[in-house]
Amino acid sequence: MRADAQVLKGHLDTLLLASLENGPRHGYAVREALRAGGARFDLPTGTIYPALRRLEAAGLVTGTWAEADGRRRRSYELTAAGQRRLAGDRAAWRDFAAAVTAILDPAP
Amino acid sequence: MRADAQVLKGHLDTLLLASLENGPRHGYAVREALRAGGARFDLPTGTIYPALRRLEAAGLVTGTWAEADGRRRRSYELTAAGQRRLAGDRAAWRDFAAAVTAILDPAP
DNA sequence: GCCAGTAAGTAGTAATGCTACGTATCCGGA
DNA sequence: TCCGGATACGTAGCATTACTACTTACTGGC
Repeated sequence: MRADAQVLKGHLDTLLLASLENGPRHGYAVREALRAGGARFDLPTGTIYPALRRLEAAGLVTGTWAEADGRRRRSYELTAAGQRRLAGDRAAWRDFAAAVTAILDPAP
Repeated sequence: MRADAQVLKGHLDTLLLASLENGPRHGYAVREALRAGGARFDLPTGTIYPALRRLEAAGLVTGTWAEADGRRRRSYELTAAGQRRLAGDRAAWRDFAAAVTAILDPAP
């Protein structure tokens, strides 16, 4: 999926939180996870790193520095607030998607 | 649906084009159409009117003034370009929705 | 030595929906 | 008769946020 236009607006945070749901990941790994899988969101690093920092500032994730092969990584983990947010976002997404689909493909 | 945050970003144009698909409508009617129906997008007029003008400037719709009951209305109609755009947006939405859902509700 | 891959970031920009107004007409109720 | 609500259109300014383009740094293969 091309990161075409700003269709992602408001949904990026949800995607990031979801990628952190099954345990901590560092930014690059989150990016790879979104790039692979059925989704194929090819997001530039200039999108993903600031977004993770934003989530951290909002208290939804916590980041910790780690060293591996002389390479520093910042590993992010969901906080309790992040998990609650993700649950809410998930429900909101379902509503939103259903609403848009209702307008785009109206039931006869 | 509350117009909460900017979840709508990048999708508003698509919704507007879709509401104009079954014949011309004026701004207020488009707003009512989105407010009713299964969707319930409650959009402020400060969102809808500028957006319609933007679509007009982009050549996706054409607007014409009309008079009814001493009330002036600007009726918008899809152009050929608008119809093409709507078709593309519709496909893009399906892809996008499927991609987000794949991340949020991963198949086991 | 150089390039690709891994890893993290920043500065600045552009797009765009929202808030808060302002204008005007028509109609029903107090 | 006056007022509020519905109808109808709009603008100015703001805030959010993803993207572009760039920088830094280490490792391994050609």
